[in-house]
Amino acid sequence: MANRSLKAELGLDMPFEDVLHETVLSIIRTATLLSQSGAGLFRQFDLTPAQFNVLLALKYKNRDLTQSALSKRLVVTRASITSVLDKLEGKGLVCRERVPKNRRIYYVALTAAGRDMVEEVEPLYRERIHGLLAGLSQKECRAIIRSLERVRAGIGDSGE
Amino acid sequence: MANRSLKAELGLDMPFEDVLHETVLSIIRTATLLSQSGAGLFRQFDLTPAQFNVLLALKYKNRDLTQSALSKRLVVTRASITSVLDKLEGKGLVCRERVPKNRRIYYVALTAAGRDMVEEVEPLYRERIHGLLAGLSQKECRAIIRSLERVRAGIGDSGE
DNA sequence: CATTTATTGCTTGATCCCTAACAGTCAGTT
DNA sequence: AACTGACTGTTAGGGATCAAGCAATAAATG
Repeated sequence: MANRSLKAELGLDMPFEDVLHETVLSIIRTATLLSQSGAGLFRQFDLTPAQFNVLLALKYKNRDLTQSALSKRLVVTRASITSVLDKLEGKGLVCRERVPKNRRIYYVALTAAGRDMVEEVEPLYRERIHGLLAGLSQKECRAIIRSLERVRAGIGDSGE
Repeated sequence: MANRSLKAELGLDMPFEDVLHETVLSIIRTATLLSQSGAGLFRQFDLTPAQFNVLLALKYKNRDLTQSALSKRLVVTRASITSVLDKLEGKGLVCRERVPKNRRIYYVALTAAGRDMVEEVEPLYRERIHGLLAGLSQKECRAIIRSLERVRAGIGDSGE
């Protein structure tokens, strides 16, 4: 199963004369597989990846977070955050706190139950991550991170 | 805008002592941005990324493709393919051909309009890809591809 | 102070994706 | 021939995402 090329994985008939295109497909496909793997774990706790990401962001915040700030951090729109928070609030894992000074905003925070949930799931999540990336050295990881940083920089410059 | 670390991009308060976790986030975030950038292009032609991916796969097929084969190639479930094909068929871009030998399956193919659409959009798509990845050398791309291959291999071994 | 501009969170409608379950069909077995 | 098992495409239900647009509020401007 290891050491398969993307071409073989996809059963592609198209020749990959276009290395840039192959790079894009490779990134997207890897991300999809990583997300799906995570989803399997979260489902055992009745969580979706988006919901877990919110919980994790709230655990590690050190300033008050509005929904807008949360959406920037998680790189989704405010509309998306609204619906995810509705779900989490319904489960009693997070709460929206009114802010007297500014009546437009809420501060979002974990409830006690939300904290417990994160404490339970996060270690398993990290364990899984480590399992998935077991084949990569720290050095290789840093190289990937650096390269992808440059990809994102290119998107910001031209695509946005 | 360039040369920003992921930490800075996300405004993260959490220290990244966990390089593996940072790698995963980096991959997923880059894929998201790439997809979004593509979506903007496709929308001009009333296409979604999923729809374009189907059209592209059909253009470069060299065997008959069933819906199931298509779903494997695009790494989504058969249910997803059904709905995307319904949309594309509604627009007259693809067609489902009954196969007498096996009444369970359809062969999916581009219509003339579908071929025209691909011919129009694909060059723009490739142009955009090249713009986005302009900062990366071929060598660097190959390094990314190779590293991500190993990530996916790890997923296949343990996570699946 | 009044007007304009910006921000915030929410709603709506669309698309995508998934899981689960289903009926139809095929293939191998008994 | 009948049964069992596997495969195919579909449907139903739920969640995430986006774009667009809204009302309330805040900030900036005149």
